[in-house]
Amino acid sequence: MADGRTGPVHSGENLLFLTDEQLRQGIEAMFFAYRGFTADPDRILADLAYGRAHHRAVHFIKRAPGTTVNNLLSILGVTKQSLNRVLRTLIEDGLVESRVGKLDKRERHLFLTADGEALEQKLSDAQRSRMRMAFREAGPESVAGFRKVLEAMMDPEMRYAYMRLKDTGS
Amino acid sequence: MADGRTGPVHSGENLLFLTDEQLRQGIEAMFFAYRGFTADPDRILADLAYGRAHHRAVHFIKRAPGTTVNNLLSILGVTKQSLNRVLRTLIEDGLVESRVGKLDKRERHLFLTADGEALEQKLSDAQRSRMRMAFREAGPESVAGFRKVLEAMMDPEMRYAYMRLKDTGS
DNA sequence: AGCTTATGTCAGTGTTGTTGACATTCCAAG
DNA sequence: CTTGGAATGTCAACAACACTGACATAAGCT
Repeated sequence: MADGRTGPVHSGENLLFLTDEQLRQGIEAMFFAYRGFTADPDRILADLAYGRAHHRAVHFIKRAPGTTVNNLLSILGVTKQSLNRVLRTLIEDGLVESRVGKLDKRERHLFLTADGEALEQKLSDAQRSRMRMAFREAGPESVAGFRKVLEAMMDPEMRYAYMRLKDTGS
Repeated sequence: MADGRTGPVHSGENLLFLTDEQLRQGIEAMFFAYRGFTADPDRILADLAYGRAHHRAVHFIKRAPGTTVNNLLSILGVTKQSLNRVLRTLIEDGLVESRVGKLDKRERHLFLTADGEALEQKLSDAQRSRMRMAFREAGPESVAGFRKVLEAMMDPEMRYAYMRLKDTGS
């Protein structure tokens, strides 16, 4: 490690892609790419006095309509106080509807209103558009690799949540 | 677009990887993976009363010792006032040294002290370790694709900054 | 009846972004 | 040489959004 390398020591395999230098480039790629990833929605949100937190909430309510607060909490990985602040404004502004559960009346099920759907559409159009360009430029094999690395990078619980959503959608 | 698809319309090419569903999965993969990406450094920083911004500053000072505040600013994409707060605490705590420029005395050149190097090492070890596992699990072809997609996702300016750093390192 | 779960709220704090104002330094035009 | 503008960096105040801790309410469970 003193030489700043982690590379090919124990086998004939080509492990050059695991040098510290390659890893550092991966880290910086993540940093810069994430900025691009959030840039377009951020611009839209700025005009509406909303932030990234609102986007995330709206996105996952769209994905899993009727989800409970607790469920959303575990997906977003924030505290209920933090989520509540966001949900409250979204409900007040008529973008999200909160219905008392039928079976368990303690639960609140969350849905997007027509306005909420409209905002979600606007935001995800912007984000998908960038993702589409990146995917197209990189090609299908690269996209598969992209997904594979990202999935391996997730915490196990997040990976589980991601997989569950993935199955729901397709 | 009404049917929620973007897919194969205009050619014999297989463009299934560009469906809205695939794009959505890519978006969610970015979201969940970025959380894992920052989780390990965040845990270390929490004990030290530092945050992600400190990590970023230390990382890029390590990468380009002697960089000016302005230079760092353009890489990090925040206001100088925001960066300054972070730099001030790092300098007060003896992790970063700020030297007045020789040619241009308006400039400040930034360097890590021994303590600063130690923290950077600790943080980047943690982050590299996760990246290494993800890379190893995914394999070299996937890593290449991962990088290709991320690079295509960056804003042009960020992509330029990233490329410049990339060339510096290798 | 008593314990737990799900949700919401209030208060306080910390990090990190923002804008506005200002000091210092450099450089170039008059 | 002086003066005015541009570049660089610093200080102060404010907003967004995360956190913790404490508490309230309602509902389900044993």
